[in-house]
Amino acid sequence: MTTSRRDRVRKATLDEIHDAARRLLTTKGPAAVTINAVGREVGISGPALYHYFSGHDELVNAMTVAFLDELTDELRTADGFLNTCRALRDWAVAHPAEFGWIFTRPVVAGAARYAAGMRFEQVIRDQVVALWREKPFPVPDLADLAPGLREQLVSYSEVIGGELPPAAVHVVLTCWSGLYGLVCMEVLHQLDFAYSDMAPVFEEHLRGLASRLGIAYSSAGSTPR
Amino acid sequence: MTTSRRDRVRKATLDEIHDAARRLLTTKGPAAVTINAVGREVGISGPALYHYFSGHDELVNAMTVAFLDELTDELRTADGFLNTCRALRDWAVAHPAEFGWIFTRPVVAGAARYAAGMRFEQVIRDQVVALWREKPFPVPDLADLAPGLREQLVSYSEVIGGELPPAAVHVVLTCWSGLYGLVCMEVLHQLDFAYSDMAPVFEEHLRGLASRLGIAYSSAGSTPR
DNA sequence: ATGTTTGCTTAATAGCCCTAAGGAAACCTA
DNA sequence: TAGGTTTCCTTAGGGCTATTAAGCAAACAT
Repeated sequence: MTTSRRDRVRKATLDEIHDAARRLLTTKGPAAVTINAVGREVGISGPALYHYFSGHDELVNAMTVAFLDELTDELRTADGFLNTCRALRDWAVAHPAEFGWIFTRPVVAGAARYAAGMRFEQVIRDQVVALWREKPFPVPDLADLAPGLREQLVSYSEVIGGELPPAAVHVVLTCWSGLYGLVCMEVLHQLDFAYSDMAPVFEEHLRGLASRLGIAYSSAGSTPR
Repeated sequence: MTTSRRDRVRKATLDEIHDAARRLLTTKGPAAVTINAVGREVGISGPALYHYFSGHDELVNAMTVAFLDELTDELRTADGFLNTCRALRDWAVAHPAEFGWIFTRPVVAGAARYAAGMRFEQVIRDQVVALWREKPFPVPDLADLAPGLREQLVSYSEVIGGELPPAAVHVVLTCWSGLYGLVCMEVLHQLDFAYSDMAPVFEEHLRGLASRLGIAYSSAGSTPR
């Protein structure tokens, strides 16, 4: 477990590669993140990168995981459910290229991206679990749900260790998909035909979320419990 | 307005190009849609495509508009709001590559994609307008909305000719962003960690939508008015 | 019948991903 | 400390890509 000099140098180069790749992404767009361009940026030849990644795909995957983990850490610093949601949007607005990079690409099962996605989702879920423990919010009656949906919810409720009953799991996932849609649309400018400023749109969305989860809506800055 | 022989040949080649590009997209993924590959598929040289498109970007844009218009036409054949939503998902599930191609890319103002997006949105909006005319659904009190949001809603309500009051416009856009999020997540497999079959999830979403819009939920196949 | 426009070709530049072959430096070990 | 091994990096090269340029032939217009 000793870190030799070589290990440290390697780590430093790896960091430089990540930095250069991210810089290329944010300044010149996703298409500019090429093996050769990253190498040039770092000051080594293109093929040298193959000592760090098996190819372009693996670099892309590593970047995706790094971005998603950064976002996940960011969310963890937020206090309360609404501020967690705000932290999500704030990060997306501050890092639109990275957000798009993460969330507008197909997720393939088995890849590292998949595990990072679960770590991310857990942060959102933990917030809802806390709300649920304190004061359960209204959930649909499990008997009213279609059997096909019910089974999946029961199954996933077990997968996450029974922290939430199946119907509450459904609420979490519904909340997440709503947030996902709204923030993706903002980042991709899909709603520009109607909205020029998405900030109040997002806050109104949060108001709806608060009402659905039975918590008080409080604007940003204050510290809701 | 006479179509000369040359015009007809040109149109035929253009169609072949579109078909070939789409075939490459669906069978080999977005990265396979290259000028050269499309040319090969059609049976002409790569540079010959420059007589039809100014470059790769314009081909991409043309494809996006064609896909979006096809989806829009598909939605127009649906009967009633819920079936319109179902038609959206059905098309997305049947054509995941095309749906992703359309909706996971940034929209740039001024491009043809922008106008196609407005035609698309109008189909959804028309459905909601019909519902509103028959029986207005509950909307938030305009005075309760943040001024920044209110102004944008008022403005867009005017842009679309006052068919819907500002608060109802907000409901339309909220519905659209919810649908967008859910269908994108399905196409991109973003919810695979929890759901293996999204069909009942989508139906449950429709149930919520129906309740919010004050219409009766009826499962697929039947003909809600 | 003649001139122009159009559609296509090949050639060429410059970039991409990736593999192969080989040199130099750092590391480990005897 | 010397020798062998591992690691990092290089250049060269094949086969892609987008795009521009130059030129030929056929269709069109007059």
